[in-house]
Amino acid sequence: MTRASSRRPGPPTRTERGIPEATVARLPVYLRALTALSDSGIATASSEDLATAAGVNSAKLRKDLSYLGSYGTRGVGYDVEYLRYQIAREIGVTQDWAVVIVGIGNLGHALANYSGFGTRGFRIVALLDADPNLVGERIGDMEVRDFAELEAIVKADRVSIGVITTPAGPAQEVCDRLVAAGVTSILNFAPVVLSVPDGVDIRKVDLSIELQILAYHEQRKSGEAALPQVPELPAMNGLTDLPSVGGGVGA
Amino acid sequence: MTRASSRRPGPPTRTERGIPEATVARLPVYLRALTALSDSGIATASSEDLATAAGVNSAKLRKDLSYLGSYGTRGVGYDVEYLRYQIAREIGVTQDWAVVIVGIGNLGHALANYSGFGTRGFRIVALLDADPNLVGERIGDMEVRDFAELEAIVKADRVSIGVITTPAGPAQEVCDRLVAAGVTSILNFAPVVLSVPDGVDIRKVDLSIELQILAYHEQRKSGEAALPQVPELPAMNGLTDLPSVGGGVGA
DNA sequence: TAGATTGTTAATCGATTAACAATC
DNA sequence: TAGATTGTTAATCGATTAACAATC
Repeated sequence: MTRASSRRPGPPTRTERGIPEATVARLPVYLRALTALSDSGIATASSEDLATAAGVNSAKLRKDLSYLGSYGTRGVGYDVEYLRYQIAREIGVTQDWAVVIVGIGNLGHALANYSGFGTRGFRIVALLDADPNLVGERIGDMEVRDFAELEAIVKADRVSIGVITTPAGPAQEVCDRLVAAGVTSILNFAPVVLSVPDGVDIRKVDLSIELQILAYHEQRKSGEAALPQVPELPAMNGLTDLPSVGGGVGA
Repeated sequence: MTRASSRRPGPPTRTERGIPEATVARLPVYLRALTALSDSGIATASSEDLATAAGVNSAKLRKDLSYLGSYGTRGVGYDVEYLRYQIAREIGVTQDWAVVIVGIGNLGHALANYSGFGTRGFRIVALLDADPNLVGERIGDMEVRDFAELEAIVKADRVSIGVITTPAGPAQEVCDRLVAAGVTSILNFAPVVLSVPDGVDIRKVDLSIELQILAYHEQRKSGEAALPQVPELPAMNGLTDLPSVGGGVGA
C-alpha cells in the first residue's frame, strides 16, 4: 500500500525491492550446482535439472530465479554459464571480499587451511590472535598476527567480513572491536549470542546446536512408528549379511 | 480437519502433535541461555530476561515454550533449573548420543578436539578415515580408525549420529555407508547436497554459503542509502584517527 | 504447428508478533 | 487487593507449492 503509491505503473521492475531472505540463502546453493554442471560440460539445464542438483523442487527454484530476472528461455531451459554469472553477480562474488579470522585455535586453523575458502569471492587477509605464543606461527602461506593490529589491517585491506573462532568468553569483545574497526559482516562460530548495532550483519554457525536439533528428531524416531520403511525390520543383532532390500516395497 | 476428528474433545494435550521446526531450532539456544543464567547463580527469570539472553523477543520465546507445556508461573517467571531440565529432556540431551566423525582432515581434527562437543549430550565414539596414513594417529585420547570398521562400530556402540567432514568427492559414498550401517542422523560439512532415504535426517553446515549470504548483504550496503548510522561519514581515505563516534546520534 | 519449459498467479501453509485475559 | 507476568488468541507476514498461461 504505502509501497504501491511510490511505484510507477507498468510491468514490475525486477529486483526493485530486495530478494526474500529465504531465496538469498539458496542462491549460493544454485551457484554451486551450476558450477558443478558447468564442470561436467553441460551447457543447458532445465529448472528440473537444476532443482535436482540443488536439492529443491523446481517450482521453488523458478520462483527464486524470478526475483533476479528472466534468465531462462521458455521451452529450452537455462544457459548454465550465463545463469551462473548472473547469480554470482547478484550474490556479489564476482568481486573479492577481504576477510579476517580472529581466534586461531583448532577451528581457526582449519578454516585458515580451507583451500580457496570454498568458492572464489573471498580472500583471507589476516589470521589474528591475542595469544603471544601463537603470533608469528605460519599457517600455509600466512602468518598469525597480533589482534592489536586489527584496526590497521581493516583499514589497509578494506576488510568488511570478520570470522570469529574464539572461545565464547572473549567473543563479544572481539566482535565489538571488529565493528569499531569498520567490519560490517560477521560470521560467528563462538557459542554465544553476539549483539551488534544496526547495519552490521551477523550469522552464526553452531555445531552443538545442529547436533541438538538432530538429537531432538532422533529421540522421536526410536520412540514410535517412525522406524525405517522396510517391512520386516532385522533385529539389529547377529545379522551381518542382510539380503538386499528395496524390491517390491511400496510402488 | 482429518486430524480434528481423531482428537478427543477437551483441553489440548501439549506436545500431542510435534513442535514446529522453527521452535525446535531455538530450543538449544534457550537451553544455552538457561545454563548461562544458572551458572551466574540466577534462580528465576522472566520471559523478558530469557528472551534477552537468547537474542529473541519475549513473545516468540513464550510461544515457543508453550509448545512444551506450562513450565512458568504467572506473575513470577520461570525457575531456571526446572525449565533447563525440561528443555534438555524435550531435546533429548539428558541421555548421551553416540557420534562418529568421518574424515579427519583439518576440520575433522578441529571437531575431534572440540571439548565436550560443545554441550553434554553427545559422545564421540570414533574418528574414522580411509587414509592409511591417518589411521592410528592419536588425537586427544582417541585414535583414528579405519573407515572399514564403520559397521562394527555403529553396531557395537549404537551410533545414531554421523558427522561428515570429508571433501565433497567421497561425501555421498560415506553418507550411503553411514545410512546402510544404521546411522539415522547426519551432520554434513562437505560442500555437496547429499541424498538420503526417508527416515534419515540430515543437516548441513556450509562455511562458503554463510560467507556468500553475508556478501550479498554487504554488496547492498556499499551501494545506496544503507550506510552506517553516523551522520557525517568519513571518506575512508587518509583518516587514521577518527574522533570517537556515537555521541548524540539518534535518540 | 506441437511439444517443452519458463515465469507468474493464487492458494496454502507455517512463523512471527502484538495484545490481553488468566492467574500467580 | 494490586502488580507482574504467563499462556493463548488472533492478526499479520513471509515462504512454499501447484497449476497454468505465455512463449520459445
